[in-house]
Amino acid sequence: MSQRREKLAELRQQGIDPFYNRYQPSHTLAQVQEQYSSLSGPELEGVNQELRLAGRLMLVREFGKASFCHIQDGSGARLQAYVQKQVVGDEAFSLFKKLDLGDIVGFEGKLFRTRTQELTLAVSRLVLLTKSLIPLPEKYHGLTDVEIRYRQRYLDLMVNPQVRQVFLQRTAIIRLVRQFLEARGFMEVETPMMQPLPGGATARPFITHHQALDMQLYLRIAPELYLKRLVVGGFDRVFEINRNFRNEGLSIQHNPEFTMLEFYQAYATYQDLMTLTEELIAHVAQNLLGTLKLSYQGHEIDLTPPWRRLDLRDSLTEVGGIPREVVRDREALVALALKEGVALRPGEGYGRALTKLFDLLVEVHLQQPTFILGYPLETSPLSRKSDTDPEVVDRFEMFIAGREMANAFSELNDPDDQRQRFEKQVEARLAGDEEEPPAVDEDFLHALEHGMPPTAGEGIGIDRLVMLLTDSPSIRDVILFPQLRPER
RNA sequence: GGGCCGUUAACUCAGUCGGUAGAGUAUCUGCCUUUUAAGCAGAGAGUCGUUGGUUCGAAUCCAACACGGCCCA
Repeated sequence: MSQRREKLAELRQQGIDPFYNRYQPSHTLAQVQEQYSSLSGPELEGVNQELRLAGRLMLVREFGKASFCHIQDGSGARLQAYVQKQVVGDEAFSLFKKLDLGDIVGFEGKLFRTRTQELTLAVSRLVLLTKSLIPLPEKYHGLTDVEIRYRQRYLDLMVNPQVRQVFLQRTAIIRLVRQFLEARGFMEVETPMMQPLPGGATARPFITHHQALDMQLYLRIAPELYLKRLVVGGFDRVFEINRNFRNEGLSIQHNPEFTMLEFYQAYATYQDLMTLTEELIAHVAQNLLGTLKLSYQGHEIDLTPPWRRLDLRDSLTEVGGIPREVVRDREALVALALKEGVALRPGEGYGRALTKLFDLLVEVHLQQPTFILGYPLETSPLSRKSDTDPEVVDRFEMFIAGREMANAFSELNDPDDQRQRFEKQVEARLAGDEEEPPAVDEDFLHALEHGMPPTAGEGIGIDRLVMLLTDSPSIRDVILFPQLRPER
């Protein structure tokens, strides 16, 4: 490294600017590959076009008076270049010999094909654009240390093309989601990330403080209550793709900040959203991968609609293997939950036992896309009660590859019912449950009192969707800068 | 929070039974004008994660801690 510093000083002494200012390439390397890869050597000679290219020096094979090297640019493509002393001159050639892997260079020249038919730029002029002071990871094995990959993602992106591919796909997925929703009349909005009361989910929030207002603010755990205010205001179809923050542990599936899609559609029910979800995911997969059949960590998954719909209690029997009579017997089921190690908090009972046993015994087995229906009222404080069964709500969760991918319901729009449920949450909070909101959201209730049309809403975890569609085992593989402890 | 695994040169990794540190890549020097991880010859490069302990002697054994990974709660 000190050697590179010395080179830097040497270059400056020779009047060469190691951080060159303006250099405009005529083509990206991807464009070069695309336009010329089908042309033969003689055809390239016929074209005889002078190109001006730039990229990072990734590989050099030196001979006495000539050199082959590979450059790579932001388009992700590489191109071989051939630098001959006889062509570029003594001065430029000795500069070239002093370059290090990782330096960013500008090359001018014409394309030809080598003896082995590789498309190659015959360099006639070269310029050092940016000196790199730190050596690149190894050219063959690349960078595999996951800690360095996450902490110095730029290195990971430079040398691991498949990583670059995942993040290109992530962006494509979000674009396809937008495209799908916009085509159906949804409007994208942005709602507060800093909220005076954390709501819309059950989770421990991050707390911050606003100096000028001298007030406590929470980083949002969900945008839900603000998006519903917008539905009250007459935006009948809204969506937001943005970050949520939850003050919880990290795992292969959890990062403290993660990206969520939430959307709300007035005059729709959760039933409508099942169809919409199938269409949305199919649209994204089809356009991204060209197929609805994919492999996730060795499991074959078929996204072709319609997907299985299964009642929560039936799933405990059919997938979880709990006898039907136990599932229907409130006391027996709570006893079973306790036996399985479920911690039931005060006020929690049958409903909590159902969902916890589901998490334990059913969830991981739902490899193929599955809608689970019939969620208990007890664990669904924002959902509309079923018209036929007051103990369950009009809600579904959707699972693929053993993971929750979506949560949706017909929204509770009765302000008095909502108030009672908020009050119950606050009670639980006072009893010590820090995942519940500290106060009733009066402002939201006031909005509901103005009247929210019958509406259905849904949240889809974007990171998990990206994991599924890119066959990534960890959420850290789909977040550019995942949260890590600071290095010491 | 608990358990298991990992941490050695810039990168990828060896390191036997405890005996003063090794390879490849990268870098530097020399040779080489169509290579494909080019090749050949040579050189420099290390707080063996940190701190203690055991020992005549520790990368190696023990403990604590740090960071990371996986599993569990």
